[in-house]
Amino acid sequence: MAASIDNANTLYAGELEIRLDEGLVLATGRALTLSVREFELLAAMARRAGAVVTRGELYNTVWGGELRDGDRSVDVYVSKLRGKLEAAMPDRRFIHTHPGFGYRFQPQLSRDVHITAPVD
Amino acid sequence: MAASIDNANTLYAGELEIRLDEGLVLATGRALTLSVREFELLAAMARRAGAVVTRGELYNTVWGGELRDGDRSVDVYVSKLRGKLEAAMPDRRFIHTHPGFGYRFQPQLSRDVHITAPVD
DNA sequence: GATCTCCTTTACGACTTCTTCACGAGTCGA
DNA sequence: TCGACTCGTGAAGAAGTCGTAAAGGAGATC
Repeated sequence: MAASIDNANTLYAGELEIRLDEGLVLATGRALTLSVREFELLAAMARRAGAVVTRGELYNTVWGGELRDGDRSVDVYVSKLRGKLEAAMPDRRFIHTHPGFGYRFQPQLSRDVHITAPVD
Repeated sequence: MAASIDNANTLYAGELEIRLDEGLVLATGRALTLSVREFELLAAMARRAGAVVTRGELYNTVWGGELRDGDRSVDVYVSKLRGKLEAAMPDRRFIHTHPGFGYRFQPQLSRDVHITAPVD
């Protein structure tokens, strides 16, 4: 498990600090501006760091209700999140795609990924 | 945490000095003229520097009671405060908006913001 | 009473976010 | 190679949020 739970209100994942009750994310100490959906998606993934989580589960947690066929909301917001995380921490990757299964959240140096290809 | 508490009566935040028991704010040593509401809102935010604080909490602290739906008082006073702070210290930003969550008080050079756009 | 400051509320434009769609790249098996 | 499928992401329109000027009222001061 990559993220640790310090107290009930803050998640830590690598250089990322997620303050659940404030809607605040710190990347190497600097505040990120995330929208509500972006924040809740990040929180949902970070809570299950290390595990592959399906789109259906993420949709259920963040949006509520069942993911309808063809709904790409989760993908779109994963893309937005990746953009902001990468802007703040260019040499790290957090969200890994598992085609056919879902996404896995795990802090990782980008270069690690290139060295050991099958890990992702 | 960006603001430090020297003693119980004065908050420091960047070049800002907030003397709580005098109702006095010094910006780089020069006194600002703030109204009571403006001062109390600034104090409420500075006490929680670095954290995202909801409008409801700010209203509760400064105005007392619950923030009613559609009440824009907090926004209006944040705007007034920003105006006075920027007039006194044009190259610094203190109050950051987190859409959907609230405001975050943190002294910051404006140019930092421009270098890394999405980070805020 | 006239003037001033402050506070509250309203209004409107600007900006941001959310949702959905569309297109292209990549993957995989036949 | 072809077709089917998955995924990444830019873009557009609708909906929602925010910034701020301004109007009006209450209370203080002269």
